[in-house]
Amino acid sequence: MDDRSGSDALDGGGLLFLTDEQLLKGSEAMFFAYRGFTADPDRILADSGYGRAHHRAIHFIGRTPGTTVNNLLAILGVTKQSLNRVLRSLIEDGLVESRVGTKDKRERHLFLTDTGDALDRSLSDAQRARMRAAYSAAGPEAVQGFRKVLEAMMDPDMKRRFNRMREGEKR
Amino acid sequence: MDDRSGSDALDGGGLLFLTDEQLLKGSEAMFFAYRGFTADPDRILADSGYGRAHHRAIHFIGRTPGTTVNNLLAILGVTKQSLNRVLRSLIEDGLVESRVGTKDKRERHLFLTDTGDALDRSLSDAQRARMRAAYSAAGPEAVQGFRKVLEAMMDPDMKRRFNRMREGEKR
DNA sequence: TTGGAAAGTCAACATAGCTGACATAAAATC
DNA sequence: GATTTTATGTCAGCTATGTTGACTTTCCAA
Repeated sequence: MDDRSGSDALDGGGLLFLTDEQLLKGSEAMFFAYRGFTADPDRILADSGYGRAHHRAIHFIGRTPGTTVNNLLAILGVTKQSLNRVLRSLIEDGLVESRVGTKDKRERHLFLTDTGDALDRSLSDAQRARMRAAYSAAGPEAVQGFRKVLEAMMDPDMKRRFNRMREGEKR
Repeated sequence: MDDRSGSDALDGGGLLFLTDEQLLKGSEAMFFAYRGFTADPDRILADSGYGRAHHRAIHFIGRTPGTTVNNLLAILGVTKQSLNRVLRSLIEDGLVESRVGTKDKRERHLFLTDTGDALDRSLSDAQRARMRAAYSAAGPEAVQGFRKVLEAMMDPDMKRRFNRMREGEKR
């Protein structure tokens, strides 16, 4: 296989020579890659009768247990009404537990139940496997570049939020 | 700003030491970046009363004028009923033209009208600007890595299709 | 103490996926 | 020439996930 794919977007010295065509190809790569990225979780979710919105909720509740609905809204970037429908079904099905805040009783703190944690694990296992395979195929330097471009592509607010979330990452 | 973001996923020599946590952070980066990636086109589309489905159709018709419905179906990975609804509205609104095939009269060949081309330009300008900004911020080596990981993340079928589409890219 | 803001819920609607069934026309095959 | 396959389009109906608007409960501060 061609190991230099994408390298024609660069000159040897490191200066960027990107044609409009090449930039659009980057967009297409993003589109097709995102499809691959969601394919495995989508299959698992379909079996459980859930969709991507449920996946996102489960994922972020799993990573930050006790988070409030409002917090989740800011991360997911949807309306509270839309999120509420998703949360309601997850709570009804016993995957998520909602506890009224002790300090502020308006707030609901969200936790995964054991069942919810099991689905979370199954989904994140699949996603990790895909990421790991892609990283291995692309090589270590590629991973650094990948992360840099992704972060630069985020809206500034999201980038800030993302980097705040990343704090705990360093071993 | 921290220029080494993401570098903690690597040791100096280039071997991968990726924890489960770090792989999941890669997934989150993908999620947030995709949101940024679609944000500008989404705003433009909202003004015209269209959605992402219309964007995708316009994009690929613009890049491969004369493509058939079947071709588009394979690229977009949706059902013909779903695509048909989108195409019908684009044709009714005069953005896309559908011509009966000369050789095979069952086929419809799709083209952008001048109006369609104008919207396509406006959308791709926005998307290119975002890609260019991200590439500039991340640097040239990062762009190579970005493309490599994205390609490795695609499903094999899509990767093949994508690379076939890329042929014309090399000036 | 009261009035506004914040958190969450319920109702109703729109978009864009999906499946299934069916129609038409053209091409390919027997 | 008759039959089958292919390409496309359409109708009906379902689901997931967005939206806005109106409402309740709770908190806090003037």
